[in-house]
Amino acid sequence: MPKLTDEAINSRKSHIIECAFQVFSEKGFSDTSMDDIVIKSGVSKGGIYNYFKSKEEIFLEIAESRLESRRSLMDSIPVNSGIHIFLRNYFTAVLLSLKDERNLMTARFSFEFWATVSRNAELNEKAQSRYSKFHSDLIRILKLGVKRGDLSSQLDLDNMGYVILATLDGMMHTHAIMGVEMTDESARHYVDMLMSKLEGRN
Amino acid sequence: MPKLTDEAINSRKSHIIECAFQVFSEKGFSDTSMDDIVIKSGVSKGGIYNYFKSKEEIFLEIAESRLESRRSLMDSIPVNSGIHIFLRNYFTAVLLSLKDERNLMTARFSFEFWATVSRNAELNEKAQSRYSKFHSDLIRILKLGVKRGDLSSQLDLDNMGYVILATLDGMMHTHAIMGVEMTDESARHYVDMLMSKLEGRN
Amino acid sequence: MPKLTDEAINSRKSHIIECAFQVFSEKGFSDTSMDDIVIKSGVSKGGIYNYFKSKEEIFLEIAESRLESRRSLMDSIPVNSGIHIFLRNYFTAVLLSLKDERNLMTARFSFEFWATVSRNAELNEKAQSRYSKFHSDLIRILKLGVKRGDLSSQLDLDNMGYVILATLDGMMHTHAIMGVEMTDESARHYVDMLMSKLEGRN
Amino acid sequence: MPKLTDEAINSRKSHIIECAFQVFSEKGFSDTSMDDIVIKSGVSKGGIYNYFKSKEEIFLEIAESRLESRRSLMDSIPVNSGIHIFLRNYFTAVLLSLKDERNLMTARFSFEFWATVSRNAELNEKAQSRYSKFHSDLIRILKLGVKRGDLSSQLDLDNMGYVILATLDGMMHTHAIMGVEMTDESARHYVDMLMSKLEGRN
DNA sequence: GATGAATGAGAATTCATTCAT
DNA sequence: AATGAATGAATTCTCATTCAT
Repeated sequence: MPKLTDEAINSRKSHIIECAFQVFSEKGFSDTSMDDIVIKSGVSKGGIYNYFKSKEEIFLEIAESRLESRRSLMDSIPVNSGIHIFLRNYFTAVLLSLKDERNLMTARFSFEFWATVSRNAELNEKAQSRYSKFHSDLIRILKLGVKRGDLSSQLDLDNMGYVILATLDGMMHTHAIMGVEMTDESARHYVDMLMSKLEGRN
Repeated sequence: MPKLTDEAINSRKSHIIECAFQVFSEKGFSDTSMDDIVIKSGVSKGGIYNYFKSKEEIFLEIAESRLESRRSLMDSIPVNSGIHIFLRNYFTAVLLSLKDERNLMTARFSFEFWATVSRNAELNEKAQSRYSKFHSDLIRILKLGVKRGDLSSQLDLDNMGYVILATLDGMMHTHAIMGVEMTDESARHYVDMLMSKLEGRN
Repeated sequence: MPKLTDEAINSRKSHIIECAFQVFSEKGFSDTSMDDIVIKSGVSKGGIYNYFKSKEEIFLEIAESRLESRRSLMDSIPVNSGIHIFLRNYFTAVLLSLKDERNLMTARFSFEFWATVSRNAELNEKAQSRYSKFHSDLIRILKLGVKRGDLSSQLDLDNMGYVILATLDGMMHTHAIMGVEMTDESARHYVDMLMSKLEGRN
Repeated sequence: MPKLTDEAINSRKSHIIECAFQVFSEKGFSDTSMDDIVIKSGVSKGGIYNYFKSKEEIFLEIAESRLESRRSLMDSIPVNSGIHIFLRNYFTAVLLSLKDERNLMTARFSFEFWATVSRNAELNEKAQSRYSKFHSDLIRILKLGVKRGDLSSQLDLDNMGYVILATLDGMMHTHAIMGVEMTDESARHYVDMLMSKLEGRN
C-alpha cells in the first residue's frame, strides 16, 4: 500500500489508542494483553507495532492526551465572572462529569496511570512534573482570585492547592474505582465545603 | 508428619501474609510473582500453597486483616471528650500516620486492593459491603456528635459520610500513590476545612 | 507503467544485491532482516520482492556473483612467467587482499554462505559443484606447473588441491571471522610453506 | 520435589546441553529455537529455564565445555618422546578425529560459535582471550621443541602459531562445514607440509 | 507438611511475505 | 513497477500452579 497520509496515520493511531484506552481502563495496564487490544481494535498484532513500539508506549500516549485535556479545562477562565464562581462551576463540573461513562473511564485510566507510574522511577518523574504544572495552574488562579477579592486573603495557597487536587481526586476515586455511588448532594456538599474555605466564610 | 497445632499454622500463615503484604504494597498485585513472596518469606512454593490456594487468596486475606484494623480504630470513642475533638484528632492522626513507612505501605496496599477488586464483580460486592460498614460506623459517630451538640444539626449525614471518606482517601492517595508530598499544613488545612463544615462554622 | 529496460532492471537488482551483500557480511543471513536491506538500499519492501522472491534468493544471487569473481582470478595466468611464481603471487595476493575492507567483507560473506548452505541439502549440492570447479581449475594449473617443471613431479595433485584451498581458507577465516590479526609475516610464512611443498624443496 | 543433589542437577544440565549441542551443531545458533531444544531434550520450556537463563547462556556453556576439551588435549605432552613426534601425532589426530560423527559436530559447533561470537563485541573479547590461551599453549610447546632441538631454531614462533592454528582450522572447516571430503592423504600431506616447515627440512 | 523441580499456557515482540493502491 | 501498511505465525521468556519425593 502506498504511504498513508499523515491524517490517515493519525486516524489509525487514534483508533488503536481509543480501543486500548477502553481496555486499559477496564483491566489496568498489567492485565491488559496486546491480544486484548488486537481483538478490540481489529488491527493485527504486527499492525499495532507499526504505530507503537511497545505496550508501554501505547499506555503513555494515552496518558499524554487524556491528562492534557483535563489540564486544558483550566486554561479557559472567563475574565469577567468572579473566580469563586468559576471554581465552583469547575469543581462541580469535574465531579458531575463522572456521570458520563466516558469520563468515568478517563478517571479510571488516570488512577491506573498513577498506580503504574508510581512503580517506575523514570516515568514517575515525568508524571510528577505534569502534576506540578497542574498544581501551579491552580495556584495561579487562586492568586488571581485573591487579588480580585473573590477569594480569602488568608489562604495558604500552596498547601490549599494540594488539598484541592487531592480531595477532588478522592471524590472521583471513590466513585470511579471503589464503585461507591457519588450523589449530586455529595458533590454539592463537597464543593460548598471547599468554597467556604476558599472564600473565607468560616 | 504430625499435624501442626493451629497456633503453628496461624503463625506460619501470618508470616507469609506479612511478607506478601510488603511485596504487594511495593509492586502491586499483577507485578508481584509467587517467587517474590517465596523469596521474601523464605517459605517454599509448595509450602505457600499449603496455606493459600492461590495468589489471589493471599491478597484477599491480607485485605481482610488490614482493612479490618482500620475500621477498629473508630470503635473506640472516648466517652468523655467531645465528638468534634475526637474526629479532629482521628482525621489528623490518619493523615499524619503516613509518615510511618508501615502505614504508608498499608495505604498503598489498600489502593492496590481497590484497584484489583474493582475489576472483579464478585469481589467488588464484598469490598463494597466492607466499605458500607465503615461508612455506617462513621455515620453513627456523626449522629452521636449531632445528638450531643458537638456537630452541626444541619448535616446531611449520609452524603457527608461519603465526602469525608472520599476526601480523606484522596489526601492519602495523592501522597501514597502519586508520590506528591503532603505537608503537615496541608493536613491541618484539610482537617480544619472538614471540621468547619461538620461543626457548622460556615 | 512502462516496462523497465533490461538494463534498468539489472541496475536496480545490482544495487539491491550490493546493499544486501554489505548487510549479510556484517550480520549474517539469519540476523539480517529484510528491513535492514530496505533501509540500506532505499528500495521499498515490495520493490525488493519484485526482483527477488525471497530473502534466500537474494543471498544466493549474491553468492552466485561473488564466488564467480573469485574463480575468475585464476583464469588469467600469464603465459610467460613460471607457474610457481604465479601461485606464490596469487596466494599472497589473496591473503593480503583482506587488508581491503571490501575483500574482508567478501570473505565474511563467503563463510556465511557456506555455513548457510551446509544446512540445506539442495543448496549444498550446488555449492559443492561450484567448489569442484574451483578445485579442478587449481588442479589444472598445478598440472601445468608440473609439466613445465615449475612444480615438483611428486605431487599428489588431487589431495594437494584440497590442502591448498582448505588452508588458504583457514588463513582467511581466522582473520576475517575469528578476528585474529593476520600479519604479513604470517602470510609469508604460510606461502613459503606451501610453495616449498609444491616446489618439492623438502 | 525435594532439592536435587548437585549431581542430579549437573546431570540434568548435561542432558540439556548435550541435546542443545546437537541442535546448534546442525542448525546454528539463530536457526535453533528453544522449541527445538525442548523437543530434542524432552524437557519442558520452563524446565530449561530453570537451568539456563537464556538461549545464549546455553550456547555459551556449551562453548565453555567443548572448547576447553580441545585445549586440554595439548596439556598432556609425553615428556619422553620428541616434540616433533608429538605434534605430528597431535595434528594428525585432530584431523582424523573428524571421522567420528561426534567430533564433526564439535567442529561444526565451534565454527558456528565463532560466527556468532564475531558479531557481538562483548562476547568476542572473551572468545579472543580463549584463542590467545590456545595460541600461547602452542607457542610454549614450539619453544620447548626448539630448545630440545626437535624443531628448527629459525622459526618465527608467534606467526607460525597463527599459521598452524589457522590452517588446521581450515582443514577442518572445509570438511566439516563445506562438506568437502578430506581424505587421509590430504591430512597426511598437510601434516607433512607443516612438519617440514617446523622441523626446518626445507 | 514441606520442598522445589517441572509444567505449559500465555505474554510481548519480530519479521518474511503479501497485496491494495 | 513501486510502495509500504498489514498480516500472523513463530520466537523468547515468564509464572501460577502442581506433584513426586
